[in-house]
Amino acid sequence: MNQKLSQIFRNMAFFLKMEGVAFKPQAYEKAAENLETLSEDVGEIYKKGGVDLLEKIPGIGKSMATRIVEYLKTEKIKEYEKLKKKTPVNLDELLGVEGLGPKKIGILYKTLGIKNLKELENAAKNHKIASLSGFGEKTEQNILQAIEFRKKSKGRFLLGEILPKISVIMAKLADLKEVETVSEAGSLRRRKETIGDADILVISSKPQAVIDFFVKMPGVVKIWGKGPTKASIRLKDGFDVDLRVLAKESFGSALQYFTGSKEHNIVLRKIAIEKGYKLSEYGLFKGSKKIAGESEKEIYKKLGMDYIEPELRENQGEINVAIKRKSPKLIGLKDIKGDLHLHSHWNDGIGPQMIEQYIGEAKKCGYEYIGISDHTKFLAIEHGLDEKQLMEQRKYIDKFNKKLKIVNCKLKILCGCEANIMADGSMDISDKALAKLDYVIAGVHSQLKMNKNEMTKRIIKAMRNPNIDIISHPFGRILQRREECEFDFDKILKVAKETGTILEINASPYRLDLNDVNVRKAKKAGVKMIINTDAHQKEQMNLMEYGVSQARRGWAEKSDIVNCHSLEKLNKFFK
DNA sequence: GCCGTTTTCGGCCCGACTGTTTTCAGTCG
Repeated sequence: MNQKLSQIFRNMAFFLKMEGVAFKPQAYEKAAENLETLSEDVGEIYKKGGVDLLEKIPGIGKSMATRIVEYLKTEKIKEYEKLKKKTPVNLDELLGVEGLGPKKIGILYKTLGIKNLKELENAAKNHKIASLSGFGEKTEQNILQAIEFRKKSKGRFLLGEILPKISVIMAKLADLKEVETVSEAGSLRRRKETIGDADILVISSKPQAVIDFFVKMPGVVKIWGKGPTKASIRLKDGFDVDLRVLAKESFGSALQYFTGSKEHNIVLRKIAIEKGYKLSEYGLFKGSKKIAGESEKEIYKKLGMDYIEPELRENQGEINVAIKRKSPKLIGLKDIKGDLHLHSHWNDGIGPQMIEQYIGEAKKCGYEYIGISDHTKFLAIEHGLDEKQLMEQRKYIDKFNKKLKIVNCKLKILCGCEANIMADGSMDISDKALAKLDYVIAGVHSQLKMNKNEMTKRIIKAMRNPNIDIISHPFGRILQRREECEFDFDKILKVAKETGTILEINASPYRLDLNDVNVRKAKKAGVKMIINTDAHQKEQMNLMEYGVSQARRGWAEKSDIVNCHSLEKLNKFFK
């Protein structure tokens, strides 16, 4: 219900902007935003405390509350229906076209009757747009290009695909003699799981030289814009990169500003105003005097709060917590002491070889332990092991550990597995075999489309198995390809807490499962988590940083993540 | 339309760039 209402309020904001109404649109946007992140359903809130309680929701006043009630009762909002009727355009489609906002969409409808993407494309192709007042030849071409891009891509890219490429560009920029500092910014720096476009920030006293280099880099297929301090390009891989160049004295304020999120910044600027300051990318000002700007830390300090880590800057309560000086002490990559989800392809005969490779990587990472967790027999196609093979592996690992001890290597290898949770919640391998392992991961790998109740029961049954310590990639999603499984997460959390079952944060950039929001829920519920890479080759052990980033976005601290602990302490978390 | 230990009325975050304009509106982040 919250999401539906939020969408309606957002659309109403657009319609009001279209008509040139002042300030109301922001009020609707604010309401939409607050509904979106509200943890309790508005229907429940209304049932509990009526209109009065609805008005307690931030951004919801008398008028909004009345509209919410109207929607709850009739599934319609008259005012919204009226606005839609007046301008019957497909907002979703048209707002997705880069360069079109409410005003232009309004004009296109009023003059040419354009309602959707298809009609827009036809009009642009037939050169009907260039002659409209406020439009021109360039706008028409940009519309066509934007439509083309929309068709080709859904507009967002995986963090795991973008980050390595941006790192290369950043290294190139850092090599320029005109460049003093390079930093990522935007959602990339906040480590969101998907990125719309990448933001790079450069400190230089010769911005033009940097901009010129940037737009001429190999791989640039389109220059969206280019000015003295900023430029925006498209790379041949299909994603956009924005570059901003600023002077050194504004580094902190610029980094803060360009890191966002927009919502976080809006609240921050309001706090600045309350204190009699003005905050912009050029600094924190009192009148015309700059009182902070060189570092982010001093800006947050002057605003009377803790420094806020980039991953937290989503206006999800982090500012209030920072003011109260109670910011979480987020985990970091260096806190990770081991990776317990590694596949060795044991039944191919290459197990020993792979385990040695994992050990090599683990040493580089400074780990204290690793855990081998091959699939079990249901997933024969994915090198699933049966009881006998599992016991062979157990013996091998025991022997290997002794060898490591002799050469005085502190690293310890744990022997586990990733058992398959069958449709009825039972395991695909005997409990007798599982009991002999150091730990057991269990995961759902089949019948992912089960209905909500059954799936909830299925996972709960697995968690109640005294041999199961960890549930791997709980939601089973593959980003941009496979939907999440449906189950009652609150119930799962309750049973996880009760049984001491650990939930995995799968670090693969294609999974990131649990995601940031669910990590935070698990933390709140007091459920322990583990960050694993699910590596199938040694290079993938480096993906740990993606898991850590999502854990940080979920406010996770060392105490929430079991593989931040020494082996001795880790063992206590296993059943 | 919302909000308030400066206010129940009068404010609402801020700036860059583009493309259209002859000084600025619209869009974006």
